Amino acid sequence: MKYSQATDYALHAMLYLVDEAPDKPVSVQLLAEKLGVSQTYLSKMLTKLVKAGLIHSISGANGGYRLKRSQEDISFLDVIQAIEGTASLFECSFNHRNECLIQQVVVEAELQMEQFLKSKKIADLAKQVKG
Amino acid sequence: MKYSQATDYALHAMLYLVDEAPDKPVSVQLLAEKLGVSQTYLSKMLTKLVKAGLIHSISGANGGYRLKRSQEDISFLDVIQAIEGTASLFECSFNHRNECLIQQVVVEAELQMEQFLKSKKIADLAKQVKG
DNA sequence: CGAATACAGACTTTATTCATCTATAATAAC
DNA sequence: GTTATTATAGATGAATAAAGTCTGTATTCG
Repeated sequence: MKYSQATDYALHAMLYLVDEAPDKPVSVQLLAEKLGVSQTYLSKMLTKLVKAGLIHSISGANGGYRLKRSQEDISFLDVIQAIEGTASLFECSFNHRNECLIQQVVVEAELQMEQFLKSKKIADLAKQVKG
Repeated sequence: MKYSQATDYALHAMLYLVDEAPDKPVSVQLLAEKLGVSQTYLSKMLTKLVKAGLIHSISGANGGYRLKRSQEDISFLDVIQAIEGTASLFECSFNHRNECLIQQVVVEAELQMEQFLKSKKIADLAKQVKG
């Protein structure tokens, strides 16, 4: 089990936006260059981030991607779930009478992780980079 | 990102062993029947559990799988890592100067989950089933 | 208009998961 | 010691998902 590389790209792209370009839009071209990733592939992730409401896109010349106002509140969990989806990482495939006790434990464990990822904001890291 | 079905099978197999047959060995055939899974596939997972030191295997007639002595101490994490491996679920693919701050956060989050899974023992569930 | 940008969908390639089959090794029962 | 019963190992195949490319369309600035 592993997070997809897409999540890795998305997190780094977000950190770049928060860190170096919080106001003016950045094109996929530039972002892809900075990260050393292909434009077309990166754009898929950015589109997901737009749909998740984390960033804003501007079409046309001088367009690109810009953070939403609420930058300070964007958490790791927001970015990860935008890319990976929100489905539980464990799904019991058996037919128990009631709920599966095993699943309950694993899901609760997952919540521990999510709670932590929710408390960590991308902006915190940006500060750390600069400081 | 999802845990493999193999993990699901392994956890249920372990619960069965703890719950209904803590002393005498159970064959793959019976286990597979109980779980409604193919023998050959299930046996791969059981072999992994053996190599991880969680259960004991006995060849030959009337053989099968039996729990190790330390049954009370077998945690969810033990079983999951026996199947999924112990690699981190996030691996930054970029070349930073030092460590990747993003990776540090995600790995720390993962530790939160693992700590929880380590504290939950299979035997606790067995009690819950019976009680 | 024309260039620069994002967006969407089809498509390909590669990797992983899921599963089966076959053969080998170990051991208990007879 | 032979036979039946069990686990183990490895090769193989099918299905699914991840990673990445290509092409075309829509939007907007100059």
